[in-house]
Amino acid sequence: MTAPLVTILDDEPAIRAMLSDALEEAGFRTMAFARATEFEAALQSATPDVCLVDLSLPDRDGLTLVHRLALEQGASVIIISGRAQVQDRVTGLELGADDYIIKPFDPAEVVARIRARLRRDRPAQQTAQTARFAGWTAHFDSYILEDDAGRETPFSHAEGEVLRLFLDRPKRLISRAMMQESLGGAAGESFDRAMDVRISRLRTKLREDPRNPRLIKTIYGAGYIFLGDVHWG
Amino acid sequence: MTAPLVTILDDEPAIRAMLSDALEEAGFRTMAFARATEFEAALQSATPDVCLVDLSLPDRDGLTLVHRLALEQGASVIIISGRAQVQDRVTGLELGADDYIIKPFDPAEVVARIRARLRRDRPAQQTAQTARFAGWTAHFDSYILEDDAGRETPFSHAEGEVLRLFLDRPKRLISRAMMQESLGGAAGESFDRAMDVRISRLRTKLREDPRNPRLIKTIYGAGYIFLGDVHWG
DNA sequence: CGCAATTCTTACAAATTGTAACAGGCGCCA
DNA sequence: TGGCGCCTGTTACAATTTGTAAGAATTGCG
Repeated sequence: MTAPLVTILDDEPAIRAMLSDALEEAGFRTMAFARATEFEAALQSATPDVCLVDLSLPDRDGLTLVHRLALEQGASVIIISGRAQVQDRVTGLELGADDYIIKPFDPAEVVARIRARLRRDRPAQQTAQTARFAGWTAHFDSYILEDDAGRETPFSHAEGEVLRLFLDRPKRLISRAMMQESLGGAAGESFDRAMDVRISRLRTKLREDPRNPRLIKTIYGAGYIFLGDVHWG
Repeated sequence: MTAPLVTILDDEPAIRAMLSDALEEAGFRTMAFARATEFEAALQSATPDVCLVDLSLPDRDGLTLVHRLALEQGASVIIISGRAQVQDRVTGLELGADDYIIKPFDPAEVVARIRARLRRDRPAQQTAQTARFAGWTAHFDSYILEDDAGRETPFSHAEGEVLRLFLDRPKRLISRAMMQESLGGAAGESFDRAMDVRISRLRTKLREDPRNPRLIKTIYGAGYIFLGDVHWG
């Protein structure tokens, strides 16, 4: 599966450069244009997944372009504009834009908003569903735990919830209270006992030595801590 | 087609009132809640098209709720928050939100952004009648499933409904509630048993190994997930 | 070492899901 | 009209997952 293609249409070279860098850093393919005519010519041969469009273009009315893009191409359109009035945003969105970002902006937010768009269009590109750690690879979409030798062990939904919690916060203390909060158990119940069992079962699948757990360590009276370097992706 | 349902989750009565008014003015059906628990209870019987969620809730961590919503319900999630930092916005979007609006906001913009979401969701893939996935080709116009060798298996209307639902949302958890909503069965009936049977029959036609299904996986207590890359057209 | 609090594990019960078998309904055709 | 075949939902029972309870093991502290 090739990386999603994001086009950038902005007349300021500095903005184009900043966006290109940030987006390629984030793993997207990019094409940048300064003028609407160039951009439209490129559309003949390439099909972008997301189009970033600055409204203040020298050679064409940006809103019309957005309207055509949204209608004819199936791509998501994100407007980037210096015009901050609510009315500008509303008309931009009504004309078919999927999002509207105001200058000045932070590239990280642009990346996050692009990902949010893609998640809908292209679910395969979803937020990381695979994590590697300590000789294991966890596949959260297929609920499978794979060891270095390629041997697979399925894990259940409940076990996955716990595992994901740990993998999201490696090397940090996770209190029982936070776990209950995160895993949906209403506080005060006897749900905390169930939590123990979940962790016990997860430890078994990770082939932890009960006497000397290396990955999921118990902090008596406080909670748990997950040791091990986690690489998402 | 009934008006889209928008839920509002915010602990400030003034905000709830303002949003309800604006949204109903715009032609949406609305349901407003002050607490996450009430909201979650309502989800049992209704399936919103768009969920507006304030992050600063009294009784639950808003981000966790957003994550669960985006994952389990298919609804679009729009965060409304007083926290204006870029980092807040990025994590909110990464956790599955489709948009992030900062307080104070203009109701007109909220309406425009909701419309932008719905525009994408509704006419998803009306035109495409053929999908390829995992060595199969599904022809929805002729109700035929074709394998790589060209061998054909007919499938029924009911089976096609389920298959299309999966093919429209590959690699994402599909809750039983959403299925019932999509497939027209009113909630609470014994229809949920029928859905199991539909899926069972579909699995048989896809020649799934009952012990180890590779395409349609069951998530105990949560729903189903369809693995496999889908190409429409 | 003794004791209490906390956590782990095992066994069991409850809830959820899979699937085979059965029955009603509908269309088709002689 | 009656019979046949196909589709679909219902029921019943098996298999799986998950929570609960209870006793065993561990930890902290004097």
